[in-house]
Amino acid sequence: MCAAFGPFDHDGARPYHRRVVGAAVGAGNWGVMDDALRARAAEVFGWQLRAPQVEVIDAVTSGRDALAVLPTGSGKSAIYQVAGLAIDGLVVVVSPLVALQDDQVAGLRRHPDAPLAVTINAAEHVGDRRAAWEAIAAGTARYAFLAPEQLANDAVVDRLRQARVGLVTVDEAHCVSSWGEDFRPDYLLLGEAIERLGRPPVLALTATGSAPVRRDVVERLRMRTPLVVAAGFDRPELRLQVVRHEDAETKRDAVVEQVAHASGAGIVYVATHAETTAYADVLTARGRAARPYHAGMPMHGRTAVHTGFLGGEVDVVVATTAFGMGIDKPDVRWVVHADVPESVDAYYQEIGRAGRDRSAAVATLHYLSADLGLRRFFAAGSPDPDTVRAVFAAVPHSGSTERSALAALTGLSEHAATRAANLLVEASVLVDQDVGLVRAQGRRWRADDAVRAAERRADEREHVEQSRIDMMRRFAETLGCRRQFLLGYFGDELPDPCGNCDTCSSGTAYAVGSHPADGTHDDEWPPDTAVRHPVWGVGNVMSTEDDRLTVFFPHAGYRTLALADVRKRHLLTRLP
DNA sequence: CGGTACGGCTTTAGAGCCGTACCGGTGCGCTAAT
Repeated sequence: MCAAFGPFDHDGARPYHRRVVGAAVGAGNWGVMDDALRARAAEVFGWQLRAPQVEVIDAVTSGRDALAVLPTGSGKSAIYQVAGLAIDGLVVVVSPLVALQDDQVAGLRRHPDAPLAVTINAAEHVGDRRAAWEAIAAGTARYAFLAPEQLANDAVVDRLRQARVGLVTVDEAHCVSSWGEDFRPDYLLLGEAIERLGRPPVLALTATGSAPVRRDVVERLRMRTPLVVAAGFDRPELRLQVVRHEDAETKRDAVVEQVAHASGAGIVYVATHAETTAYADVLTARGRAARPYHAGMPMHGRTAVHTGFLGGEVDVVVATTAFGMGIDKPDVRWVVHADVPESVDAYYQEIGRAGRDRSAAVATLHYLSADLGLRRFFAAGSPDPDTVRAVFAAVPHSGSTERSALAALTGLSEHAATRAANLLVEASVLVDQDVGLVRAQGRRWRADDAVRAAERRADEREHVEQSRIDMMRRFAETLGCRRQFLLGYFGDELPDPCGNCDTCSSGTAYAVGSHPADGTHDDEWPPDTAVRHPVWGVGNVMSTEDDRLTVFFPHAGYRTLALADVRKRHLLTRLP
């Protein structure tokens, strides 16, 4: 699973763009990892570590925070596992799924000399849980895996703090950004929980991260001048194609035809539960071993599909986004999107499940612009004003209210109460303190104003979400090179059209041109440049395309500006 | 936002059209009933 090899074995054969953002550790510092630790890593795990891993391990073992955006299979797990050999104290690993926690522990236990790893979650038997806590208290356990929800529990935080935490690792850290807002609000409380653990160094790991996602992760985890390493976004072996459709029926037919004839195993991504069964039935009738997969299925059914896919008895999984993390099958030959995903980040993650063995694979998006409607619907949905009002009222003018007491005080569900509280905190109406939630200083909030401020914040967030969906639309509709678009989105530049996508094959990518190759790249505004706009505030340049500049504004989302306008009207001010 | 199911309508008895209501993704932890 967590092999420390992968893409970095092929440095010579494959140019990957390595970028270090923020206060950089220079290339000269690569490989300074303590010889003794290097030897221990080889002895315990049998790994030869690669440059990006070593750089990140160096940072966290010397007490610095780090965010590593590294491709799947590049040994992200090895980073905290090896760091754990050198760190004095417990390594807490926050992981979004219990299944992933179990996988990680099983992986560690395969190395007889590796330190003890335990999990803390509600799925465990009482006896195992007690044993895990005893091992933590006695200092015999080195790695403790848990979900963010566990850290919302004061008792858990206290017991971990008493055991002395030497490193907090947040695995699949993009979840902080994509799930924290409304789906799993406890992700937003991680930053505070880490402080209550005694503020050990923080290591965030993910395989996907556009600049806005990275910034979000750093901010929400309250990381301090972290080392940010982002490497290897390009997947040249993956052919990218988009097929546009005018109506749902022809789209469905095209998906079925393609999958019926596709060679090798693959994944069809759809938007709803109903579609998973509908496509799986048709594809089964067409002779494929196809199975549906979604979160509404009983767990044993999900497990059967997953293991059948890994084992080869199932060669097509028709799934919602539930089928994703933890799917470690090297020879997935194709990923077909029957519905457009919610963001380019999600899309890139999903197609990244194809071709992990580095052999040729195909990613096809069947695009119907009407499908964006469902994504817009999911992106909407501010909390009900009465809910926000109730939570606001539960926090007195002077004094404080524990978050854990909110649900009981308001009669709301834990989930709804936490969500509303998070929104009020983001709107600077409430503040998290050690004693609990308090009202922000410097202003006497009236309930109406508080609700309105929360609504404004929710609207802002919705705009950002809508603009991310719009970026997905632009990817689907571009005539330019798909790969240049994708890499540009992640802040990487590909100088020439890739030659391995539909627009390159049809020639439009060369006709349209983009990026530096045709001289339209504006050296004045390279990617990542921090800027200020009079209306949209502070942002970062994402990419330049033809005569337009795309900038991400945390409060307004992705915006496209005409370069001529920017020059003539001095629309953007460069920030240091 | 847009697709689908369904009830009601009719140049009236079988089928097709229209408008309206409803629904849609991701997982943790906990509790109650079996």
